[in-house]
Amino acid sequence: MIRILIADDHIVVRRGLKMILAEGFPGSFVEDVGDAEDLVKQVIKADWDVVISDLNMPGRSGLDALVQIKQIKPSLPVLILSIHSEEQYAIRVLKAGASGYLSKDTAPDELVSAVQKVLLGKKYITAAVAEKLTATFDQDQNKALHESLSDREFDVLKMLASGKSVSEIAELLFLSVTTVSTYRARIITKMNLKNNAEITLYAIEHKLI
Amino acid sequence: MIRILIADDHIVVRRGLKMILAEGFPGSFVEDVGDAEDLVKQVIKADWDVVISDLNMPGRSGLDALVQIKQIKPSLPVLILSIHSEEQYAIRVLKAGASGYLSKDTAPDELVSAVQKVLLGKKYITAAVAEKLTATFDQDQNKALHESLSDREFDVLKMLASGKSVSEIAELLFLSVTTVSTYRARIITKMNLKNNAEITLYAIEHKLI
DNA sequence: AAATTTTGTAGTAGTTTTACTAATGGTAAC
DNA sequence: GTTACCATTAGTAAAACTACTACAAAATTT
Repeated sequence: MIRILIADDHIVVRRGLKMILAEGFPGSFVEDVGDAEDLVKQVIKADWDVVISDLNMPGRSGLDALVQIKQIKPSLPVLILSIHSEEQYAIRVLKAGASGYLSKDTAPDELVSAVQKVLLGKKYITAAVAEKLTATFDQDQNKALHESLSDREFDVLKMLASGKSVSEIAELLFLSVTTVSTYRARIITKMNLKNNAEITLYAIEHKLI
Repeated sequence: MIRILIADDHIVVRRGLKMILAEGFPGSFVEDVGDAEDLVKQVIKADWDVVISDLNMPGRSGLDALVQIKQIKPSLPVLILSIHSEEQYAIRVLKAGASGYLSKDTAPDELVSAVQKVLLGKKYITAAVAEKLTATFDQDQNKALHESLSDREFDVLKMLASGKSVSEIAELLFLSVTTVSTYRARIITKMNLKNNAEITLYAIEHKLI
């Protein structure tokens, strides 16, 4: 019997996923959690065949949880779902150990076959992501400024861009204020920006928020 | 028999909503569409008791579709769902004629009672939105928010929006830093904003910079 | 395998910003 | 002509933030 664990902060999405998976995997056991913390707890507590997780969750981000999960159970396949279409996050996520990256408007059939594939220990990569992958090999030159950011820096970038203050971010990520401030400083250096307003503008322009 | 029309670009979300509504309204007829265009077409073609629509859809935005629907069938109640939590959009959406505004992580029960309420021709408004509403109640509805600012405040608004810091502005205008900070505080109060990022967003949206 | 760079993290001390409060003058109403 | 509001301005003290620095762990390069 296949045991599937779902993580998403929106109930509606959890319901939808449960339904799709129940149809695609009759007799499977599907459980769901609403935040990254519970996700990690659940991974520690019970055995699962596959985890399907959202990327944007309150508190510790999904990326964070992913890294943790991979430390705890390196062989447990994790499929990442996101509202954002492939482009921005896919590579970051795959590097962190995910078995695949899907957008939330993926067709149910595709979701099911993605799960089937990762259950076999393979990676599931869409054509669009594959293209992006080869593209990053080809031209290092042409890559967006924000791709030089580390995961942590990228997290902070998004939060700053959407109006969170340094201390709010520190609280959300359970970090010291100075740490977050350091990330901010690195973001500004790496990306040649000046201040939060420019960060916001950049993020809007590149559809990161 | 209740006829419900759902619009959301994510299949997963459509499934989840369908399930929740099927449970909450046994025997109802629920149909779904994936973009704003189909939504409007469907509204023209058939009769519905209520529309539940996402705000962020590809192509014409949900807000756009909402306005159109209200022109075609002014009495058809429309509930707007959004990933964004109440704050930002609620008022804009209600002004455009929606019967209610819900975040996607709303509990299923709440969604069901919201639908029940709007089916009766009433509006469904959460406490958070209500508060926000009363805050803007006094404000002249037709005037842009920024027109309630004094000249000085408006100057500062533009400068903040384009990324100047409080102290830079103080220097440029030969004012004390605290003075500028006071203007900023008043801008934020008067316009119901939260921080500089929101100021920037507002200014871009209204082409003030 | 060793050397170097990047990443994640944070403390100290100094800088900037804010919240609160309040004076002054202008103008609209009563 | 006094009351009342509001724009403009700022000081004080507290809160938030940043620059600089540091260091271990991980990744990358040589």
